[in-house]
Amino acid sequence: MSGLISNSVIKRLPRYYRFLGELKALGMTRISSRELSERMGLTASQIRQDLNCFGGFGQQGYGYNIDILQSEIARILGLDTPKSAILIGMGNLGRAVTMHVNFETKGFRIIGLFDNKESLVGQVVKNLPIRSTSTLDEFCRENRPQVAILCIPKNAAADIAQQLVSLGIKGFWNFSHYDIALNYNNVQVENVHFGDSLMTLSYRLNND
Amino acid sequence: MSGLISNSVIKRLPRYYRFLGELKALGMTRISSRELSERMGLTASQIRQDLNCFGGFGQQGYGYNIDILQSEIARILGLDTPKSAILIGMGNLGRAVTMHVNFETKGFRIIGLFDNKESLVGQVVKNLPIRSTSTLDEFCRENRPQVAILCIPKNAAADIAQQLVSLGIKGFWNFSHYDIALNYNNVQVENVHFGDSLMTLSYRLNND
DNA sequence: TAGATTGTTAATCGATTAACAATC
DNA sequence: TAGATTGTTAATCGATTAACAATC
Repeated sequence: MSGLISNSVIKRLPRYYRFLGELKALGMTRISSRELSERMGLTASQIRQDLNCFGGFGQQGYGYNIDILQSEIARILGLDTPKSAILIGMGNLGRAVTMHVNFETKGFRIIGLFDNKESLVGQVVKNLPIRSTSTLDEFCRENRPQVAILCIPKNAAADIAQQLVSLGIKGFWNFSHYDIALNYNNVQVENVHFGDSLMTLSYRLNND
Repeated sequence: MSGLISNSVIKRLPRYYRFLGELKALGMTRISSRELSERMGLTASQIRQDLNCFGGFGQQGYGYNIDILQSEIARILGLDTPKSAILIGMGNLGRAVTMHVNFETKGFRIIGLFDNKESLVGQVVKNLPIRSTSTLDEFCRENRPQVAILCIPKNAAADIAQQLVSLGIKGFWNFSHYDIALNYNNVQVENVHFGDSLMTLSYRLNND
């Protein structure tokens, strides 16, 4: 187990985690790979293969204990070891992300908000003051954030990414169209591209 | 060409479209699959295979005309045939999506905003009044929107999705955790799950 | 024409599914 | 013990990469 896990498997883990949470909320305590597969629209084989990348969490003749399996997946995902994050760009998008996303339950803790627009500096969002981007160096050297969330336009992203990488940032949650992964190795990047998602939907509406 | 296109190919199309736009902005007029592959971090083979799902857009010995290729991809994605959309749920997220996402350039046109919170009804966002969810039936029968954008909590999503499908909605841009695709066939669903994306990043930070 | 690069077929690689022995 | 269901190996399927003849 736990050699090199494929991307396909990794991307299914959060969904397993969510579904197990729902089953728990329903008061269920155990489930077989077959029943879980029917509820999630997968094959039982795939579920067993996926889970066995990380260990044998089930029991023959019984299935899986929902509570245990969910917390194992939480541990695998690292939800129990919070990573500190800063968010750059407090426009509509950055604001919505800050207020709407439940970081704590997903393994993150926001410790700083930044914007280069002086009129926003000092405003408080989710109990954190918006800081000037000019104080980014100082803040990072003092607080050592591990992750940066980029809610800035593409043209600003290249410079900021460069600066952040040199300040020790290890991962990006990237809402900009700047392709960080193409320009830096050794950092983890997770892109959220609204436009790509919409265009995909457009294609399917036209064709399926 | 154009038999059944795999999901992997479809999901790469928006990225091709974006990169070609950038090359155009750089003043370039032609590009080979090899050079494009280097810029995008793909193989030249894959690019040629992908494009040939839809037709022969290149020319031997020359490569691809950037302008023509981009507009072909735009046509394939359906960006030139705008689909009408309504957005349900004008909290932080719905507001940010409405204001931040450039729907027009992605093949969509927002024609209605809805929320069930009476205090929001009547407010104007992006030149559209927020309407009461109680007027959804009437609005849909009169305006026949094709797509719904769900920015509502999971517990509200099941009922609204049911209502919208029966009102003729053909596609969902789904920000909720309700699994529409699992419950309805014949509708297209594109999910945006912030939480899943964050957890994936958490995993990679812990392991890579 | 010679050089370049596509379109397309064949080979490889990886992911999913099926099957079944192990075992609770 | 008998029945159920896992963990795991083998078979299949699909996607990516390599190769090359066609052709601009």
